[in-house]
Amino acid sequence: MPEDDTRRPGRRRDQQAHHDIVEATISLLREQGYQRLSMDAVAARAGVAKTTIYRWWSNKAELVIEALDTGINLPPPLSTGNSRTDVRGVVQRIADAFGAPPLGEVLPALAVDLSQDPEALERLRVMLGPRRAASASVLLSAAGRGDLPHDLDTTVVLDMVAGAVLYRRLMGRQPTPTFIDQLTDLILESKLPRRHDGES
Amino acid sequence: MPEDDTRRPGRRRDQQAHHDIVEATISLLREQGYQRLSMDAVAARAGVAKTTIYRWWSNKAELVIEALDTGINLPPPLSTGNSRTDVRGVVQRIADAFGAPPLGEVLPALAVDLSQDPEALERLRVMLGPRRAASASVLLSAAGRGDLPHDLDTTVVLDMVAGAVLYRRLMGRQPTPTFIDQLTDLILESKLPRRHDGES
Amino acid sequence: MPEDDTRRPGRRRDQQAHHDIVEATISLLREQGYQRLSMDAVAARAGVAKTTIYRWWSNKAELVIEALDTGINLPPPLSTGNSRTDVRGVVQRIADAFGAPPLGEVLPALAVDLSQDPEALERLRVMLGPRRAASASVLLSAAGRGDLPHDLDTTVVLDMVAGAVLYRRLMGRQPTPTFIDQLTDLILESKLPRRHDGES
Amino acid sequence: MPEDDTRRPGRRRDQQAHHDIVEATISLLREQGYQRLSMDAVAARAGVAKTTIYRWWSNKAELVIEALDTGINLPPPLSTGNSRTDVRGVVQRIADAFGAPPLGEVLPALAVDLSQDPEALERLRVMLGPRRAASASVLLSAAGRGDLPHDLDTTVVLDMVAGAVLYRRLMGRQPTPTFIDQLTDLILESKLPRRHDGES
DNA sequence: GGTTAAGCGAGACGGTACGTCCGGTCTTATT
DNA sequence: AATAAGACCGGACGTACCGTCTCGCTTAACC
Repeated sequence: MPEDDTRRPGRRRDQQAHHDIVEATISLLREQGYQRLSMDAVAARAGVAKTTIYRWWSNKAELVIEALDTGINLPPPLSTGNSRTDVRGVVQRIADAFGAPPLGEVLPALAVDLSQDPEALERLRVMLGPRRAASASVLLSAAGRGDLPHDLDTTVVLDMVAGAVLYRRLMGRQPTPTFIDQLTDLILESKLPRRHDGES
Repeated sequence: MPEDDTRRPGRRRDQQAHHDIVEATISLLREQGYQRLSMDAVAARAGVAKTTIYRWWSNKAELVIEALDTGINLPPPLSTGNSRTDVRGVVQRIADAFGAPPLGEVLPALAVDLSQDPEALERLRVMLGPRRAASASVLLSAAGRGDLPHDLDTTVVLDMVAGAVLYRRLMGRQPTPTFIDQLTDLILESKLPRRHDGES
Repeated sequence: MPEDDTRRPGRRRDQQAHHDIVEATISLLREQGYQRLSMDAVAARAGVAKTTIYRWWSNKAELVIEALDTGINLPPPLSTGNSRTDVRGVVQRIADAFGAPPLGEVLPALAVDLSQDPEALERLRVMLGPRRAASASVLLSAAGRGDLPHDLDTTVVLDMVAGAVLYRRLMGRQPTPTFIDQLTDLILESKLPRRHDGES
Repeated sequence: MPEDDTRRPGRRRDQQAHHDIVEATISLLREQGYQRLSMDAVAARAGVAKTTIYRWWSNKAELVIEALDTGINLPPPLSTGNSRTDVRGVVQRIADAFGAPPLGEVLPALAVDLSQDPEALERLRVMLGPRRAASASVLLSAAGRGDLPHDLDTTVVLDMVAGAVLYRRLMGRQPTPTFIDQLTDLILESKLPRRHDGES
């Protein structure tokens, strides 16, 4: 059900240019992060005029949201039936996403840039939605098996995991395997984290 | 014990100017947030030359770190002996700090700005240290009473709480009382969060 | 013969802005001289962004060279056929140019600013060229009538007159009518200057 | 006769520091010219506090005037009795002074800097006075021998020579031997300059 | 021999201008 | 109508110098 098939005169949107812009944005985000990404650089790398970018995206943040949507290639979380494996997979997946260069650096910068723009923030949430839903469904499967509360509030759990990982990252620390284990234990067995020797 | 009583020749640092700069920074942070804060505006409000600011702080981020250190006036967390009250107080205190205008907006923006500068990030962590230590000690008191594991890893718990609150804030949502309850329950009774009607 | 009719895409240079910038520069030069002229003031008066100025002129000196070129409105020297009248006119014209506020103050300051930049100095000389040529041709006409040597080196004569006027001006003295007479006599009748009572 | 021998208590002026400041100024003027000369650099090279400089000289220009006074080591013009030799010597001396790095660059820049300060300009003229007087006396000797007008206005002649040399220098051209000959001929034999092949 | 006043080194400070960077808008010719 | 090219506005950045100021120390005349 195409949302608009009224054919108007004029040149159609250049799909190649659109694709090149997004790809240029993704690669520049990886290389330089959000803040150092300049619209001129995107245009130059994409071989496109800046006007073209602003015709389709209202500003840098909107462009980056779409670039992230395209560029995040998280493998879907597995639901093997083994709750421990599955939950740990979910936590690991979040840590991978928020702990590594593309998202881990870009998402906070982007959110900060958007802090005065509720509508754009909403679009960002919508963009992230499906990935969260995939994680949530794995948790709910484990709940269905009785390994987690049947009415688990997945929103809070996911916020907690994502927040913890992101906070460490913001503060310049990487999420360690131990950290991932601790969060997994907390969710799965309600075991609060204990001190580990040799942890910084 | 004065840290430095070697009197060097030369005019002393103007304490009034120093104080005015920090105060101007604090008030402008409250009014406009980190990103819109300009060094020119700080200089103008403090009645000080811009060069004076740059003599003591190498850039905006360094200035803001000190301003936050001065401007954060969190009441110390109470240790009443009632573990539930105390833990909830700690969570509430973190939520207040990271959920309200000064810190909640400034800290992420600041951390983002500093993401390429490990030394400055370290200074930021050092600045936050004492406040974290106060919260940690309340948790350890509860542990001493047997209400929490005796070898609790407070670092992870605090990162988790701070991260969860901050993540919600970054995504444009305020930490609700329910959310605070959920985190408290998780810490104190290892009760994973359940769904609540009417929550978004 | 249009110098460039290769029509390239892109917005054309804003002639109005260009004109306004030069006019603002001229008026500010008259009011405040070269040294006190600030690029911010030019931008403000022209109603233009500072970046627009720097896009077309690499620095203050380049802008001023063009402003002078536009702003110097010397009447062309007359060639009446009376050599005395004509030569005196040339000397007077040089004295007017270098003795009065716009050029007299700006040219030395400009040249001083450019002393390390041979290319810019060359542009300055090129800019002044046509006016010198007009003066030279009057001298050559007088030479054609036999009132000056047929192979007169006008370059040296003009440098001498301009230099003498400018030097007095630099040292804070105005070129007097007597001074102009003396230079005229020197050129025309090879009469070296004699002392005049009442001269300072 | 000392102008003030009322001995008051207090430390006397440090002659060593005074000397070092002037020497530092001279050497920095040679290396970098007037405009790039910074008071901080003078203080650093002289091993002196900036305060000390400003105690004795009210600003950069005043300091430079004194430095020039000390640093200009023109050999006095010779009066051999041969008028041609003597006059050419005077012209050459002026060309040497105003054509070479120290004065040639500094004097115009200094004069430009002082253009709004008649009193300082007067001090500059006074400083230059003795050197001009020496040149004038050579010219007057030639006049005494009947080789120049007996009531020659040396002021105008010297202004003319100095101006011509300085103007060329300002415009980026060096005074050539030919140029010096031409000026000498003009003064001595009232021969206006002729064109020379190969001159630019 | 202590008092007093000036010189001095060190360096912080106010102020002005500089030239640059980048986000986002606007204009023009081309496709 | 969409695009390439690129000029434009506006705001902030961090730097460089000038000349002033404030300290504490040093020096030397004076009582």
